[in-house]
Amino acid sequence: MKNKELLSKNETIRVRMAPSPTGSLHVGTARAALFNYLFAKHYDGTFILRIEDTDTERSDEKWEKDIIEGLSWLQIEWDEGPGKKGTYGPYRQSERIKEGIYTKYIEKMLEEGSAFYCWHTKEELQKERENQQEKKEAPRHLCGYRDLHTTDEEKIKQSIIRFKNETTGPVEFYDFVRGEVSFDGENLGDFSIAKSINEPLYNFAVVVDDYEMKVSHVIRGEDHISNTPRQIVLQKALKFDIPKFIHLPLILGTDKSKLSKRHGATSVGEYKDMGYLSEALFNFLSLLGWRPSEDEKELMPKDEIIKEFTVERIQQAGAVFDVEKLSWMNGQYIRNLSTEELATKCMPYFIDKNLIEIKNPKENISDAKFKIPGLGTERDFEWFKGVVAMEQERIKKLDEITGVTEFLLKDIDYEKSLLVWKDMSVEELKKILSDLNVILEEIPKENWNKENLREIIMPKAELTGSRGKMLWPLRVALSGKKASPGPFEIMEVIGKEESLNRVTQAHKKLV
RNA sequence: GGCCCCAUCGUCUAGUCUGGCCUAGGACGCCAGGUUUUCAUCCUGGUAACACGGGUUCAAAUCCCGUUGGGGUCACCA
Repeated sequence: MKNKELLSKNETIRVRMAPSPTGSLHVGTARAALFNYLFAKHYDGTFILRIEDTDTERSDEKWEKDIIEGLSWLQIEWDEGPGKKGTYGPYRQSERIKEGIYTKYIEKMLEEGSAFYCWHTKEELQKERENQQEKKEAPRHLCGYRDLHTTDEEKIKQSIIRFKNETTGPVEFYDFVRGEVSFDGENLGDFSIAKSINEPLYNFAVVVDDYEMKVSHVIRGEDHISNTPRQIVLQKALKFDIPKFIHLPLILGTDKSKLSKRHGATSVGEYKDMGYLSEALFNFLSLLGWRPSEDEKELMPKDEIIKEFTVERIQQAGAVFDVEKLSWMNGQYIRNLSTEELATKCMPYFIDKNLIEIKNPKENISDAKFKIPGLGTERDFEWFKGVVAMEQERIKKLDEITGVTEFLLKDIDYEKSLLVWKDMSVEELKKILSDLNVILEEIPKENWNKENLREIIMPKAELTGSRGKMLWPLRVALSGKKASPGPFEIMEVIGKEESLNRVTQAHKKLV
C-alpha cells in the first residue's frame, strides 16, 4: 500500500544528496542538495552527503573536493558524510565497496535467483535495442541467460550481473510533488545491477545505501524519475522499506532544455568567481521551483527559508535559470553588506587584476597596507573601504568592482569635449576649472573629506547659476568618465594632491 | 521511436487540491516619468499571460476528456 503521508508518525527524517564526483558542482545538483537540506532542517531531520564514486573511470578526487567546497560555500551543511562522523559506515561508495557492503547483497540475490549472470556482448545488446526500436517496442534487455545460472568461471568473467525482472503489471509509487506515477514493470527488462560481484552499478548501490543509511525521503531531480521503478523493484526483491519520493522540477536553460554548459555558466564555482554572493545564490536557488506561502517575499535569509519550506509548495514544471534575476538579487545582497565585509570580499579581485598589492600580507586584513601600482602610492584598509563604498550601490557582482574603480587607481585619459556641461563655452569652462583649482588649494589636508568638500564647493557651484556648470566638469576631470560616482566621493578617495593634479590636467587640455 | 513528466506575462511565480472575491496579483526584465552634476540607487506609473478544442456547471485559469507543444529518460554513467 502506498503511503501518502509525507511524515509518518514517529518517523525519523533522513534525507541525502548523492552526487557523483565526475564534474564540478552543477547548480542543479546544488539546488537538489539545497532542497534536501531545507527539508531536513525544517523537520529537524538529518541530511546526509554520500559520494557516489562507483564509476572509477570517471570519478576524480578533485571533483569531490569541488563539490564539497561548493556546498560548504553555499552553507549547505550536512550532518553525516565526508568530514563528519557517520553512524552507518563510510559515505563514499568506493570505500563501501571495500567493506563488502554491496557484495553481500549481490551474493544473496544470486543465490536466491533474483539476479543472474549475463554474457551478452555490447553488440548483441545494441542489436536487440535496434530491433525493438523498429518494432516500436520499449527498448530493454530480455535476457536469454536469466535461468541458466552459470558457474563457468570464464563466462562469469565476461558477464555482468542483472536483475531477473519478473514484474508483471504496473510499478506504482506516490510522488509528493507529482502525485501517482506508474510505469509498466515489464518494460524495465532485466536491467543491470553490477559489473561484477564487487562492482555495483548505480541503481543497485543507491538502493543498498539508502536502506543501510535508513533514508526516509528521496529528494532528487526529475531526471531520476525513470530510475525510480527500477529501484522500487529492487527494494521489493531485497525486502527493503521503500522510501518516499520527491522529484524536483528540472533547472532549465533559456531554451527550456535541461541546463547545461552550452547555456553558459553551470557550476557553483563559476558563479562564485564571477562575484555572486553565496547568500544570494542560496536565496535564488531556493526560489527555483519553490515559493514561500507569501509569494511577495523573495529576499529571504536562510533561516526564514528553512522556516517557510514545505514540499507542497514545490513546483511541478521546470524553471528557467534567469541570470538577470540572480544578478538583481545579488545587487540587493551587496547593498546590504557592511563596507567592511564588501571590501574584504572584493579584495581578491583587485589583487587578481594587479590594481593593488598587499605590502604586508601576513597582517590582518584591516591592518594591511596596499601599494597602488598605477599611482605608486601607499594606502591602508580604511582607504580601501572608501573605494569600495563608493561603488556599493552601483555593482551587481563583485567582479565589476575593478572595472568600475580602475580610474581611481590609474592615470586617466578622456576627450576634452567631455568636460563641457550642456552648452557652456570653453572660456567659461576654463574659468571654472581655474577657480576650482584655487578653491581646492585652500582646503587644508586635514579637512579633506567628502562632507567638507561638499560644504565648500556646493555654494560656489550654485553661484554659477546652474551647479552642473561646475560639478560636471569637476567630476569629469576627476574621473574621465561620463558616468561615475560624485566628485566629492572621488576627491576624498584619491586625496588632495591627486585631485589638484587631475583638475590641472583638465585645464591644460583646453589650451 | 517506447515510457514518463509538464503547460498562467519574455523569465521566476500567486491563484488550481477546497470552482465564484481574478476586469488574473507580485517580482525580474523592458519602457516612461520623478529625484540627482552624470551613472547607479531610490520612488511613481506602464508593458505583458490563463496553449488550443470540447465538455460538466448558474459560474472554469481552477474539474473531466482530447489535441497541440515542450521536456526528461531509455549504458557494463550516475
